[in-house]
Amino acid sequence: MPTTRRPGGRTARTRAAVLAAVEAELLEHGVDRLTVDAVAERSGVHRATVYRRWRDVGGLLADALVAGREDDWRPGDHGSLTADLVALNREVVEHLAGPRPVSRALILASYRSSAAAAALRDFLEDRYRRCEVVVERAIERGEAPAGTDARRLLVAATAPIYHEILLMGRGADDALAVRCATDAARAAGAGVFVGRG
Amino acid sequence: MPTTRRPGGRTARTRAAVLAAVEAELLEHGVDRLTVDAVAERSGVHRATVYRRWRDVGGLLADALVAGREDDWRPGDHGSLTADLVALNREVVEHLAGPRPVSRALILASYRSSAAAAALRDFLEDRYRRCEVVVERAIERGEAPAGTDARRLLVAATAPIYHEILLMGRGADDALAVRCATDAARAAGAGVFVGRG
DNA sequence: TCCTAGACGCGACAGTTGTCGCAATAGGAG
DNA sequence: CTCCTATTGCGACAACTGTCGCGTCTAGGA
Repeated sequence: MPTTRRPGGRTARTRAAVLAAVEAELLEHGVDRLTVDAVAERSGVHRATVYRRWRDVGGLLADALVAGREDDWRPGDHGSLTADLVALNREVVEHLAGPRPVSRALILASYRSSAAAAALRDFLEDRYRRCEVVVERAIERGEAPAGTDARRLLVAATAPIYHEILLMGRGADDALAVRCATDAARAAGAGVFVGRG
Repeated sequence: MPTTRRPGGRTARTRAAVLAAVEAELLEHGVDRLTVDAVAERSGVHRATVYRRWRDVGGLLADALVAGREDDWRPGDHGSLTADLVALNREVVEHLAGPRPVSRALILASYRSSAAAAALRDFLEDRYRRCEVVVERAIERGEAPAGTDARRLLVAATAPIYHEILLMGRGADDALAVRCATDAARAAGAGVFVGRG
């Protein structure tokens, strides 16, 4: 993450140029072939400068993804807990195995880059926090008992998706998203995620 | 995976030397610093040969782990579904965040090496198949209804562990293992994993 | 307007990854 | 034992990753 001790004209210009180059490289060569050298050359910024400010590819990726993320995202209301979780799981599947697997790239980078790891953590934490409203609505509807731990329920719904796609090498699978969502919703209805944090 | 078109003396010798070197490097420098060059130099086999036969570090890792895996592993019987799942989750935690995170290394390598990805898939598939007996015992004890999908239950129990440790960067956490196991066991008891494969 | 510290350009350096062509060698079939 | 060829050794090559020192520029405050 670049420091902001001197946010002035040139510094801002180089940052914009580099991030634009990252974007272009991602579009052109895909996320797996993103390289510091290519970004430096395309942006016209010197290699050493990129290394100094972003440290590695993970830093570039993290900065680009954080800069480009939509801050107004909210989970939709689809009328039932199951439907809400299905919608969330479909988003996860798309982020992991869709045509532009940004989450997959960030996860990959997180193994070698502390900046990417931190960005990934922040992103997921933020998402789970925003999704708490889904659980609140479910409790209001009577689909889950009061005291249901939102975070635990949400992880139970999404974690198997990560497991199957990242670890077991399964491709985009809509049935998987539906099944994991319904299982988690049923477990929540049975009061599995109440108490004992 | 090396071909066996010529399993004769020299080929077998180089393979043994390389795998021994992998073992030694793993013990000496840990799994994160395993490098093709070091393995080649230690084994006395030329770099190019190692690259030709194993393709990359992931290939080495996969071959070494497949060669060295214990074929007699079985899940223990701890008297209850919850206890059985807790024991399994503790093993997962150790493999991921323990002093010798072999699973973590294999997962890391699987992102860049098809051989490692295949080995990881095989390993997990094999593990889940062996663990089906845990679910069978639970059904016999009346802890879960007949028709409970073993694979789904097992993934529900372990996937959150992978999620928290690999993605959220959490360290070895015994409470996490216990919580995920009890949640999954309670869900199974409520009949969540029955039917609709 | 001037001064300074932070940011950048430049080139060199060392290390790792992975590939290639060619020559030498050693299994295994006959 | 002889021949054929799969396998290996060898060295060169290209690309990427990070780092370093040094000189230059420029933004932002006095």
